[in-house]
Amino acid sequence: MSGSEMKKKEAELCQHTCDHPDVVEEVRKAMPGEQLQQDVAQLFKVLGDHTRIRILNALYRSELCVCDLTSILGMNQSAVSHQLRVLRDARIVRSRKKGKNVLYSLDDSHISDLIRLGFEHVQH
Amino acid sequence: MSGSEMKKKEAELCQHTCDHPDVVEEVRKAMPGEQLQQDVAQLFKVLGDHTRIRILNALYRSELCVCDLTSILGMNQSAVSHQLRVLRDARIVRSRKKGKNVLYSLDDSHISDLIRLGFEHVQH
DNA sequence: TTATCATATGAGTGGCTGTTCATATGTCGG
DNA sequence: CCGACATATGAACAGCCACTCATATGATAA
Repeated sequence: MSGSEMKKKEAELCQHTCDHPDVVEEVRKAMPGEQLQQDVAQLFKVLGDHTRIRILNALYRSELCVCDLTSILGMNQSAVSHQLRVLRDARIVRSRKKGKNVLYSLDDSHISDLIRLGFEHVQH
Repeated sequence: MSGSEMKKKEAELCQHTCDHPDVVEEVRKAMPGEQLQQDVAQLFKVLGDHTRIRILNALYRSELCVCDLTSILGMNQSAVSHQLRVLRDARIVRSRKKGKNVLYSLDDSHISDLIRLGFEHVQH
């Protein structure tokens, strides 16, 4: 309660709180939980990679095996597998075995919506 | 055209293309341009950070100055400024001066939609 | 079984990125 | 002018991450 502990931090509060201290308090209370925000950030982080976006764009059209993706992306099979693991861990794609191959597809339709919205935004 | 240049790469094409070589070709042609995909990945990458998500959640409720954000997030003013720069460069937030302060707000309503969709997805 | 193809994975590495620290710029009040 | 406050920015550093290489697992065919 004493003002001393406030002074430890350099300047966490601006003096006049921009003339609206109540708004700041409102915003603070309305903030989503930390875990939830962390999860959302994690989701966007997984989507925020060139290779993974290309993989998702390919899978958006058709279920594909790893070597198909390797061919379409023109990159290392190992690199593709590593990124597929990231996408699988994030529950963005799912896989099923078919003989020697493993077929990948989008796990959730919500993800397509997210990506589509992302493209719309970038294209103005 | 000669097959020699294909052989340089170890195994870019699986032998049977998973029994659907035509589909692979279709997908390849339907892929969005590289630059576009890079831009989308960049957009998601900017959204894919805990601190930046928290900033956007705060700005979603109200226009705020840097010290307000510093207070709400409970972190270094410098760190907040650095992240605001990232968001500004990505045209996700915009700023305007008011006296000594700089007020930040969301630049585009599409961004709110994207974030909302992200939260919906995470919350099942 | 052995050989080959398809995929997964661990280790190592270079590059990127978020934070801190120090400092610079800019604005207002006195 | 000066001091105090608000914000921006550059440098340095630590942690993370995507790729490569080598190798392991698994499945099919002969």
